[in-house]
Amino acid sequence: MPGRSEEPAYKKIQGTLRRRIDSGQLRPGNPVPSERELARIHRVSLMTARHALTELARDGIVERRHGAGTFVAPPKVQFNKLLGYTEQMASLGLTAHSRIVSSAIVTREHEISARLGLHPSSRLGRLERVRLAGDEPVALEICYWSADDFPALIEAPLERTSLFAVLEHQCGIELAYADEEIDATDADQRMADLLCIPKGTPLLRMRQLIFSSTGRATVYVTGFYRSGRHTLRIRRFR
Amino acid sequence: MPGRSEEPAYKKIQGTLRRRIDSGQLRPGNPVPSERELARIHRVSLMTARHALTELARDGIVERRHGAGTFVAPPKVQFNKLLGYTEQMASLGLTAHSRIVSSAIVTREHEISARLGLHPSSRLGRLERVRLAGDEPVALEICYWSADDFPALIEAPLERTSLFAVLEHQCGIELAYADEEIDATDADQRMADLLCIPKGTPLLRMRQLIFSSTGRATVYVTGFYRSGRHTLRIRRFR
DNA sequence: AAGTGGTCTAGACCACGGC
DNA sequence: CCGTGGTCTAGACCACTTC
Repeated sequence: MPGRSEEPAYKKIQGTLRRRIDSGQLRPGNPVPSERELARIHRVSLMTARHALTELARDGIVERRHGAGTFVAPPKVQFNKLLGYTEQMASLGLTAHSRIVSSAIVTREHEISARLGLHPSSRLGRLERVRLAGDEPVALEICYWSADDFPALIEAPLERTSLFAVLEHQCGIELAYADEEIDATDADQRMADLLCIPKGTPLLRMRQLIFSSTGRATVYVTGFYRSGRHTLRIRRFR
Repeated sequence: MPGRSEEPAYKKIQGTLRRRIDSGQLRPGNPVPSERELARIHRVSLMTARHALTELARDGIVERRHGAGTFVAPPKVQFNKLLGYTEQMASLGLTAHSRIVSSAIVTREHEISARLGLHPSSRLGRLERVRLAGDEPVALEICYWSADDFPALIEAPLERTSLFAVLEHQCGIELAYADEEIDATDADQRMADLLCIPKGTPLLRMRQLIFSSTGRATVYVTGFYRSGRHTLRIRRFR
């Protein structure tokens, strides 16, 4: 009796549990209903209830203990999650502002076109922004995208809205992951001027190629982050 | 008819498929047998064959395409894997050498003791090594560990063997993951001398707290990596 | 002993992809 | 169209934890 062409039953069960966890009604360490209880409550078979819990466990929402039960997992440190700068600031309780340094269509960035899977001389949108913490400039970010595929992006009010938000809500793109190259460099004269720091100051450089859920390279971002102001936190597994 | 107290049927199925993939008999892009075929061949129910494939897909071994079939996934770039320096070099076909700068037991590194979950004034092993590529120094790494729990480590021939290898094979520790903080800094006079670079050269700094599979913080490593010689590659998901 | 998650059966219908 | 994976049923026994 699967509710055909609706949301699958196991996802509905996950939804009810996620809501109870998000609302604080179920707190970390609390037991969630057992497979058998969920099956009874939602009038599904044991395998379906089980599927719901197994997936939640895989996503780290709950923890399963053989013989004991299923419990709300401790609050997750958001390691390794792909976030836009605006989102990262928001997660720290801060508001991100930007100053747009330049905004243009370029056609001669052959290497970046190649990384985005486009013809070498494609038309690319290029946006250069200084990121501010309060009044102080702390980072320089340069984004590239296909100007033909996302013509609206160059018009967007990116001083205060997130590039990620525009892509996901205006352009209907679902961002999925990024391949990143991280190294250290130092400020040249232009960066030094833009960031109001001495030339030669060390910077964390992060180059991201951001992919949509369809596996398409969508945006290329190069960021320069002032040392002392930025630490990248990740968790790596063996 | 589950073969009781043996290996679960779905794991046996995974094993046969993994072996065929590892041996090259099944190559990336090749279809693997469908759920129904596997169920028939291994004389299990559809759900069990399905479980085997679903888990392999979750681990990135195969890719499932709705309506089309299940296929061997392309060879994985080892993004984001926790590797020791020696192992990283080996994966690039190079041999890592080290020069031990200092090696001692220290008792006053309170903050590092705390990070390792030890008493503030615990006895810590401290090893400082310059990493070499050919004859050229390219990185400085300082490791800390509990001298009481791993007394053998300070005696190990760490000029040419990997710290990871000693921990895993000599000490019986299974390393599982690391929480890392990455930022940019510049070389002070001492680092400049050790790495044979000008003072002030930008360096990629990586601080790792490495955990065992039991969740215990085992080693703390601070590394300084010459820019231009090192890029950290990671993949982050949304 | 009672309750939990882990594995498994033998079927079913649906949605999707390629021919 | 047929074969694929995606979802689902209504049970079963086992292994484990808690009491």
